[in-house]
Amino acid sequence: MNAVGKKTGSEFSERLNTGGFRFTPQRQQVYDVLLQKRDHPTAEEVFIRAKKQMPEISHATVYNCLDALVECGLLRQVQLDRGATRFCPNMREHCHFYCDVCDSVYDVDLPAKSQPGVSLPKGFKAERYEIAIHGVCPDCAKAKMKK
Amino acid sequence: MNAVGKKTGSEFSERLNTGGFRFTPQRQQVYDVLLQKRDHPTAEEVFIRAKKQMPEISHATVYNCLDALVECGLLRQVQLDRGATRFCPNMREHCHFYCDVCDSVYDVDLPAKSQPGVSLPKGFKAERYEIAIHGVCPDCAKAKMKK
DNA sequence: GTCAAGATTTGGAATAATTCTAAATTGTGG
DNA sequence: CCACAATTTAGAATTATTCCAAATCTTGAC
Ligand SMILES: [Mn+2]
Ligand SMILES: [Mn+2]
Ligand SMILES: [Zn+2]
Ligand SMILES: [Zn+2]
Repeated sequence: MNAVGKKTGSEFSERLNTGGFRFTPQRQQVYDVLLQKRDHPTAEEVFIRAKKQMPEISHATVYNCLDALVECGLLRQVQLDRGATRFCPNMREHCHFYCDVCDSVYDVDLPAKSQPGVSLPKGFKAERYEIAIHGVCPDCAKAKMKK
Repeated sequence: MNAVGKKTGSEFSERLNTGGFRFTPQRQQVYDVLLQKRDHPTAEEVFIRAKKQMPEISHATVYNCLDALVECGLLRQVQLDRGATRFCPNMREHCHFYCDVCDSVYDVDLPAKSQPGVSLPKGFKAERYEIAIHGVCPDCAKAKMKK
């Protein structure tokens, strides 16, 4: 993996295979859309962007591809508010800042040793943590001040 | 507030007032439903339960009430998966354990000094943190073992 | 290479979740 | 009592996601 987390074609293909999926142009296209603009788009947004390059791609396929890519560890799924699910190709450990004013989403790196020291009651098996920070982004904070 | 976080009628009413809302029987009913079974129900679930006591209550009212109660700090809204938003009357600092197998949700207390030491880039104003732990609950873990 | 089986895609229908709208009802203060 | 604003209501509308059956593609066996 290089600096921005982009994978070579063969790495991408391998990752799909080990997850039990085949390589398909649609899956590649959906993944490319996610890499091109890292603004945590919704499935609908991905569909719109993917159609520009691949006009025949269908809505259902975008959902299928997104699910497959999440399942094989190439994408993360992010739930932030009542709206649609968003997707993120950054697989480094990070959390999300969500601006409650403009709905934008930013990746926020977590300090090296971060796993929140939560102690779970006996019997619970934790698989992953999702941390979301709600607040106001710099642009909206500035806009608010002027008011 | 007593041990389980339940508020007296007048505390409830005051909280609404300071948020700029009136007391209404529907708001009380919705809040009571949340207190009665702390399983993080969805709006639809709240609607079904509220109707048992108040058969004329409408769908839209349940959404309105939930939003009002969230806005005045009597409920928390919780986003865990692609499904419907859930609601929680526990206003102590806590996070959520979500069982990916059976969709159940559990409150998990956070250690006293907990605020994840995330340093936000300049300009971002954090208002609240939401931590979700995805994994397998004790019941589902047991069921898995038997297999 | 041909063929069958399984995986994937497609368009559209179906369902689920939420929001909107306009009219009726309720509560408040004058 | 009256005017006014807040709230509720039923149902329509919209948004998000899932489901379905038919078409297409891929792969492995022969
Ligand atoms: Mn991200
Ligand atoms: Mn909770
Ligand atoms: Zn913003
Ligand atoms: Zn479970």
